[in-house]
Amino acid sequence: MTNQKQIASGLGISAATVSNALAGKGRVSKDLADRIAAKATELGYVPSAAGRALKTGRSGILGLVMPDITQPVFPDFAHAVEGEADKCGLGVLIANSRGGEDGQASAIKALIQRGVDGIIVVPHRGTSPIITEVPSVVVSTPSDPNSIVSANHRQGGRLAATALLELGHRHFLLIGDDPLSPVQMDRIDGMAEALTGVGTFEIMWTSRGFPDLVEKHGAGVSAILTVSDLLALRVITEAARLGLRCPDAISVIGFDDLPLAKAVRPTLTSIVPDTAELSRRSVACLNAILSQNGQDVRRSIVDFTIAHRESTGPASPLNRNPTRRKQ
Amino acid sequence: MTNQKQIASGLGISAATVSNALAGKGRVSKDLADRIAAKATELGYVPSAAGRALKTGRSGILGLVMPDITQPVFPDFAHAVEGEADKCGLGVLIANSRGGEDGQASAIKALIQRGVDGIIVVPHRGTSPIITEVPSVVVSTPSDPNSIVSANHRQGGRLAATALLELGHRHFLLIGDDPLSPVQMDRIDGMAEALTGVGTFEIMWTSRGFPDLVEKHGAGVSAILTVSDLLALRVITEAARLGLRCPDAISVIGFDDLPLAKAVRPTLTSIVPDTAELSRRSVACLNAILSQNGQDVRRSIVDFTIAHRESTGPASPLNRNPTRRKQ
DNA sequence: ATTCGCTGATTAATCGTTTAATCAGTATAG
DNA sequence: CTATACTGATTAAACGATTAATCAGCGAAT
Repeated sequence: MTNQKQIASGLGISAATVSNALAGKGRVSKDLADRIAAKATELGYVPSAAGRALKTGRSGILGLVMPDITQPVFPDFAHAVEGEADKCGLGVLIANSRGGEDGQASAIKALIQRGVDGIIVVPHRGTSPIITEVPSVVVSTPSDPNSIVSANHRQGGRLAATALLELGHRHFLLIGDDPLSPVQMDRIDGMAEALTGVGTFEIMWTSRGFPDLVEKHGAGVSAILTVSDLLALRVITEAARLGLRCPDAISVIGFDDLPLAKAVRPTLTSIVPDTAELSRRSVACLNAILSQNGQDVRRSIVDFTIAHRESTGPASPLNRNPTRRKQ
Repeated sequence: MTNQKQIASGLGISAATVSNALAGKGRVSKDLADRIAAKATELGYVPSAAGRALKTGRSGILGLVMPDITQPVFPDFAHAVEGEADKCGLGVLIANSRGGEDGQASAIKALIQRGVDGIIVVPHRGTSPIITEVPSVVVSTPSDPNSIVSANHRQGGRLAATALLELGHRHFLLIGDDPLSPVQMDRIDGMAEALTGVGTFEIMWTSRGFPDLVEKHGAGVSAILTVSDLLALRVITEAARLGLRCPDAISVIGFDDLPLAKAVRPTLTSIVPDTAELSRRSVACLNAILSQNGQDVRRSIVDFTIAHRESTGPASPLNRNPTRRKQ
């Protein structure tokens, strides 16, 4: 590996001048700077990250802690974070907080030991880690007071509900996997909030068994809101099996806009997270803390949008007669 | 940040002894070593990665280059690599080779500039990058001569085909998205290889339009092999729409065993990649090159397995009469 | 009694970069 | 003609850890 000293001796100058020329700092004549640059490329010079980090105290690397990169959405977020970091000249070191809270803590510790300049952490299941060693940005839900950048799950839930209300639906089934998940709970809450007083609804959790779709449909349910695309997929295909046509008999809406939403027939209407924006703000926030005073770290909340597809349609006239009706 | 010198002065000893004690090298009395360890934890000492890297020439970090972490399978691989690397005390720096071959090259360059000790690269679309600056392991298909660790896509294709042959099917439809993808081509080739002489089959690519399932079924096709779970999902749901019951009328098999395979009804039989083994060998191989002589870098090929689920079933007696029959 | 061997510690150099301080010229102004 | 300002470069210290070389002390062997 070639270093600055070798470039310097090759040109009969001092190493400091090489450093200054390459960094564009200090005072170096245009002519010499050009010759240094030429020599550097000639020798295939690659600056030593370690040497620079040691002197400057900055590694140019930020850590990303996530519960499980395997789960949907997380890969997209990781990808987007990497892209944003790259724009800022930063690298991304990934760490999985395998198995709960202590795994999360050790993942954070490992990143700090590796010398990251800051950490972006998507906390595990309702935990809210506080990192003192390096600047950090917590990406969670608005209900977490420590969360700096939040995905507005409640708003996403409201969005799903209002979309179906506008299609004329009045009797709903809300399905989640696990009531212990804060994210799912927020989404369900948002749905319920938008529906209250305008339509009737029931909340069910698959952890206590899968709903009888035929029975629910018979009872007047014309739309099903789920907390995830995977769950929506299950509903759609289960319904098809039972002879309930989607969206004719029932409308179904998912969450997260996974690739499967476009692959399934009917294609799945889904609530889509703005991972690009989430990552942008996370990195920007961390970068602001790192590069300058970094006092203006305001919390921000990112809304979901909706992708209308085939799985949602207008309510049939039969179902339009609600128990209670919005004026 | 506390450093070794501070620990040393706090105990009235030299910094070298602190380094030796903490590393367990050199000669340090048991008693003093304990006191040093105590002082280190007391002061919350975290060794400087930069300082160590500068002296040793090793960062303890390896780079992972992938075409698109958003695509299925890649996140699992990244996750598994991170886990394996962690076991070896290594960190993982991710880099996306956005947009083709030059993006890949610049991603590799960026990793090298960050001082990674080695690189694991999943090459972009049929490319086969050669990295000279640091040790590297290429994870690709067996058909790539540069590939060190390979996923046996042909074998996976054969596995899918034989599974359906064993269920009595003889007339097949093979569906891919894109004939330009080496991975998809390998999978299709494997299927065709296992089917040749034993059953009849037709290969179709959705880039030239989606097949008419009713027509194919009418022509005797009882089983459909796809190159991905997303495609299989499309087939299953399209079939359901057209009144073709799965697996009664047609059996469908997917590839990659995505989460959706368990969510869809009927659940999807899928060819599952052994990402754990792939990552294990990749990291082990790189680690071998790094830690020792590293001469025994043998190429290795990892087989797929199959997850039998509801989307595949025995061929109906009607379809058991083949054009050509084995034996 | 001198040497040898061993233990337990220290000294000092080194890794590659950055940067404040310094310095030799040269041009400009008073 | 000298004080001043500025340019373009050099010197040297520093970052924090590692490690080969060295050294002091002590018990045992020659």
